[in-house]
Amino acid sequence: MAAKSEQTRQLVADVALKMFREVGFEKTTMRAIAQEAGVSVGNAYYYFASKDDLVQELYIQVQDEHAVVAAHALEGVQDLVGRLKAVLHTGVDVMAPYHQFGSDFIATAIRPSSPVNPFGEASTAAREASLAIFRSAVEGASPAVAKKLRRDLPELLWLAHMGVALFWVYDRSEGQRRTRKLIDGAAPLVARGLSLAKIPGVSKVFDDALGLVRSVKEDS
Amino acid sequence: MAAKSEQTRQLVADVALKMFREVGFEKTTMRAIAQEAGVSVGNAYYYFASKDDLVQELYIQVQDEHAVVAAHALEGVQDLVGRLKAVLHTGVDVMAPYHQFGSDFIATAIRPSSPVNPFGEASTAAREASLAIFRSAVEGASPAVAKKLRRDLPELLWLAHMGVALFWVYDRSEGQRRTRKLIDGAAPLVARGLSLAKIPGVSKVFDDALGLVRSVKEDS
DNA sequence: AGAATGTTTTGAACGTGTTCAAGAATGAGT
DNA sequence: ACTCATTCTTGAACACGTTCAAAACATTCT
Repeated sequence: MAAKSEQTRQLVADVALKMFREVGFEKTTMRAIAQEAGVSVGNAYYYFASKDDLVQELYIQVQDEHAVVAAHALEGVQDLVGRLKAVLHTGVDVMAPYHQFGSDFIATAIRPSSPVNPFGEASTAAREASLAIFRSAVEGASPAVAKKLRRDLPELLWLAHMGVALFWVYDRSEGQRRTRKLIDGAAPLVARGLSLAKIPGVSKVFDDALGLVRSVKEDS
Repeated sequence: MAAKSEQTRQLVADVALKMFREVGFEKTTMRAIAQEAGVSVGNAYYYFASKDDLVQELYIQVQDEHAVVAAHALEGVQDLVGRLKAVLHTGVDVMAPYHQFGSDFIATAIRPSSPVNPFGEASTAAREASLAIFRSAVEGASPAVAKKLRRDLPELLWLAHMGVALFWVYDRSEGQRRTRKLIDGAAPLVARGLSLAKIPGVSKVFDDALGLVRSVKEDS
């Protein structure tokens, strides 16, 4: 039975995440985690190849929670602005308990070799889940988003979401008020910006921008 | 005479930067730097409070070089597109020797507590120098950039430059071909996008976007 | 010159993430 | 019940960034 093994793994992960939240990233040493969990250091490493792997565990959990909370917040909201706000605000909500830890997380995540890197292979599942949220936000909107934008928009919004997360990390205002303000201000702007795509002169610029994004992305 | 002291400092810095370039960030240990420079570990720490401080040294040096090279590349180039390309391409040029080291640099720089953080206090001088390049690129352009954009544009372009740097770090194509492609594609798009500000419907969106940027920035 | 003060240099020591050989515990097959 | 292979678990050991008391050196003052 794999239950015992899984139990130890869970225990280590739970203790680690709890300590990340409560005492921060640096003070949460592998030795402290092991001691608190009542296992040896080596045992923790048997389940998690590195401290970064424990951060990855956190990332997945936060992402999962975001998917659930965002889906709920999207219910009954029709307009793109509202839907965008819902997704971004819930994103900040689920990250909130880890704010003090945010910069360490980003520093870990940004390294291409890290398992937590959102563009990396190890995060494929989490990234897809996150992308799905934005896809749902875009596709469920009425009035509908212009067809030609519908394909790339979710990915671009996801990227913007990364930007918001980055802003949030640096946001030292209480309760991250400024991040909320940014979201509330930017969401309607994005929607209005998109609606400009109907203007002939603007349309071409949009097309070229999308073309550039695609060509840069595809070029291995 | 402070010359002897300054000499040791320079020696340590030179050895460190050389090793960063040649063997990478992680393999360049403080012990290795000290040994290669023929000083003790503690002595290196007498001049640089941390390994990050040595990265800061590198950052400043790269920034300075960028200022020089960019100024040269801007000579005789009138149009905004050309000027933008010049600044961004030279930026990539000066970073090139450190590409393999780039992700570690960014991981260090992104941490708010790091001296290298481009938004931080310790980097004020380097940031101002970098901003000045973009200001010069914008102000020297003819046809001139719309007045209302002129104030915030340099800072926004500087931010875009950070984005390009981030892209560059992840760019694994040979010679960072994709980053070059991105610059060549994005520069004209930015210029065309800016020219859209004359269209009445678009103008309002621009105004609101600038207003948002300002309000979020000022709200301490 | 000698004392006092300030600057520079040293290397051992600390706590960290991580590794690994060795040992326990478990389970399957006979 | 007794192997034997697999899965878990342990804790000492390693290299790293960093600290610090002490020593060496330099400079200034009397």
